[in-house]
Amino acid sequence: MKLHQIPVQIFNLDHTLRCGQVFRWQKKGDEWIGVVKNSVILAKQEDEILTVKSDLAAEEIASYFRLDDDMEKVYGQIGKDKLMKEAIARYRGLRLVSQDPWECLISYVCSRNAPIKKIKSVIFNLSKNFGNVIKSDDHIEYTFPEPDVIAGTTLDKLGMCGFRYGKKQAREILEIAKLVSGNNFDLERLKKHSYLDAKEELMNLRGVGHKVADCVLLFSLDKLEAFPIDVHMRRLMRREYFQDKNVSDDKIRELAREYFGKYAGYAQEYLFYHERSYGGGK
DNA sequence: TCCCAGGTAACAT
DNA sequence: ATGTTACATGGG
Repeated sequence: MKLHQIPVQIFNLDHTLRCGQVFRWQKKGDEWIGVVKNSVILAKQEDEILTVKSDLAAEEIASYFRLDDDMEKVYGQIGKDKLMKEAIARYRGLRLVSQDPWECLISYVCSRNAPIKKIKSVIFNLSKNFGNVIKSDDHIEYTFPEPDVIAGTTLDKLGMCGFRYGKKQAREILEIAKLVSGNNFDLERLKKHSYLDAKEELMNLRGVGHKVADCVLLFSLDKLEAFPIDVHMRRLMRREYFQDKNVSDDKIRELAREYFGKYAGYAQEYLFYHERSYGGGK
């Protein structure tokens, strides 16, 4: 394990890992524990120093936390109104992270219409049942299972992970794993496609609709204009930008694209965290 | 008992 | 093209 001391500005580790974009990081004491690129990573922040213990190279860590994103520029673009300015002030330093596309895709397929607690447990079960054990110091973690491992298992074994929609969802995951492991669906290649083209390809997969596609594009394929709309975002957007009218998701996506532009995904993440923390009467 | 949860696909207008 | 419903389940 190497020790990295990385100077950071406009970066907040807690907001970044708590805002809802990742499911597997955990905070123990003042330290966060996660698994990135199949290795354990320990991270903590003190003011403008991010301390990371990991086998990863410094560039890989910087890339994962998107330290090259120009946050002043992002804030200039999305800080369009009072609500956005408040969210930015409150969560200043929240950054998107660059997740592994395969893990991200399966995680969000599992997420549908389920409470976050449930999603976390499903993903933990997948990792524990089908991933590899990795130890570092006194921590035991699991890698996220590779596509060929999922593709090679059975519906019944998959089903024991506790999916929200039982075997229906297990079938979708098995089908996607077979496509990916057989090189009939290349997730990495989608990074080179335009946002809309990549989204269309993702939505050809059974089990992937607008919301999951946008999450994968935003969280793992560098498409910062993606604006995932779930129940929370729908409620917030209707309330704040459509005078409580029950507008369609298409209308909301249209507004997001025109209003927030190429950093709509950052706007979404700040608003999502805000809504989950303070909105909806909670 | 009813409502809700980081939705999607199939079906009905 | 847009609106509605089954799916499946633990917690408030």
